[in-house]
Amino acid sequence: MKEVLPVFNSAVSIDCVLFGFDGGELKILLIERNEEPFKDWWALPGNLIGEDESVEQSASRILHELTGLSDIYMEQYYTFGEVNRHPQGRVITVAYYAMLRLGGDKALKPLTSYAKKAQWINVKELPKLGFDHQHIFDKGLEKIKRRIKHLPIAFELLPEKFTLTQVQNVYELILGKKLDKRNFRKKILSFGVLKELNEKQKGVSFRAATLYKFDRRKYAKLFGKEISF
Amino acid sequence: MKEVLPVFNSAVSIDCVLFGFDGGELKILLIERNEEPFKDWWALPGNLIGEDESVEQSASRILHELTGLSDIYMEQYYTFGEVNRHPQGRVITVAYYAMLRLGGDKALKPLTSYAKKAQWINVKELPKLGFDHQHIFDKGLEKIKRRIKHLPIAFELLPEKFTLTQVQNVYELILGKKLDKRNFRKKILSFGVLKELNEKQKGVSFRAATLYKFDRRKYAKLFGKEISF
DNA sequence: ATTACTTAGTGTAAAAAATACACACTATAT
DNA sequence: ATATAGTGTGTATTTTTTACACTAAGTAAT
Repeated sequence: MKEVLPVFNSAVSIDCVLFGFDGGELKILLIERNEEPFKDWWALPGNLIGEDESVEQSASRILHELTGLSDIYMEQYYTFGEVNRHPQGRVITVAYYAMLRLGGDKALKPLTSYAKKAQWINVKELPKLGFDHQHIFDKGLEKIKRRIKHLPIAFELLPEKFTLTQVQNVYELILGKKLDKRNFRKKILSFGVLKELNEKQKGVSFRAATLYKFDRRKYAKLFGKEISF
Repeated sequence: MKEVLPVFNSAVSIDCVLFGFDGGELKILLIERNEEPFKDWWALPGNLIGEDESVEQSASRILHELTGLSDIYMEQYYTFGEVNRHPQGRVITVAYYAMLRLGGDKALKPLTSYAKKAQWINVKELPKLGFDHQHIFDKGLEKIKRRIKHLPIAFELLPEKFTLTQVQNVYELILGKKLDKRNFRKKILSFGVLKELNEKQKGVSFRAATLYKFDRRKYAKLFGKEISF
């Protein structure tokens, strides 16, 4: 027999701030809604959780439905629970940020029906968002600004092989400020989690930079000693 | 007309890790449950949210019911959403840590019926807890270990007037390690958010220490420049 | 093949912050 | 007066952070 208590007292949803870096700009994936409320508005991708999935599984599922990809890096960062944040009733939403390597032109899979389309949009040029999604985004950006100083999340935005300049670009975009090239390289190499490859950047019309990759094994080994950028 | 969508899909609760410092030890307030499930077990104080209160209001209410006090310092830190974390059904819980000045022997208010009693228990000697509350506690402690390095939360645990040794005790208990006295004092005074009082500790049988208080105005002014302990 | 262009890659000195470390002072109790 | 227990203080060393500018390498255009 399935017990009946405790009684459901809310709808719970997930909203995702999915970041992508296309080589020049920091973007997030927004959807244009096809349903009330906020029909035709832009919004963060999100959905109600299923009754048989954990909050985390739900976030994974939503990202999968949106992109067709699994194993997208994501972390929960806050739960928004104002009574009237959803015009149709009580919805508490658990927010995740997520990060994706762009460029391999990942065609987005057909979207779930509540969205007309999805589009990568520069975080500096966000349209007006439905619900309290601007606020959710702001908190998410704030969160990764903090976390990028301690955690190697920048590499989740970069292709497997990347140049140090690309890493620096990601840091500068997230932190919103310029960094000194020499100091940045010194610091990021000093952690010993980047592996220099015997390979150069291709297809550029200037001196090709050395490629590196993030060494997850070494990072795991050093994990106790926390990274501080 | 009240719309009916979206439909409730979960129970949502709040759980609180309420920290207290009694001069020597770091404690949390646990309750002994009077109801199934986990009747007679120790657990974190918590409850279902009301349908007309925000998540934050709900946490405030729970702390108020438990202690009779308002304006307890608290912060949300994580939402636990495993499907089977509650044996009687789907309950997603939003966790808060909170901090309270002890010592002024705050008699705890009569508890809500689901608890037999509440008791302050040393974090180093926690009993077995019901649900996934040990895990929730562990994450909470981890969180404040991080946050105490950036935010002035130690002062929430201390009386209005305190000695530098008391501050150091709080830091040592939360961080779980000894700190150098001279370096600690140098550092904590360098932020300029403590105000030295013309007043000494009383009732001790040795040289009385100078009392200080936390200057919230100055802290607010310097807020951009983040504190780093 | 020369030149122009664009980004890659590198070192050092100065300043600031973190660390390690030990003893005299003072209030009380006996 | 003396024993006791916690208060309060300074300096030298090491480490980390910051500021700063030029040469090297590859491509493209002529």
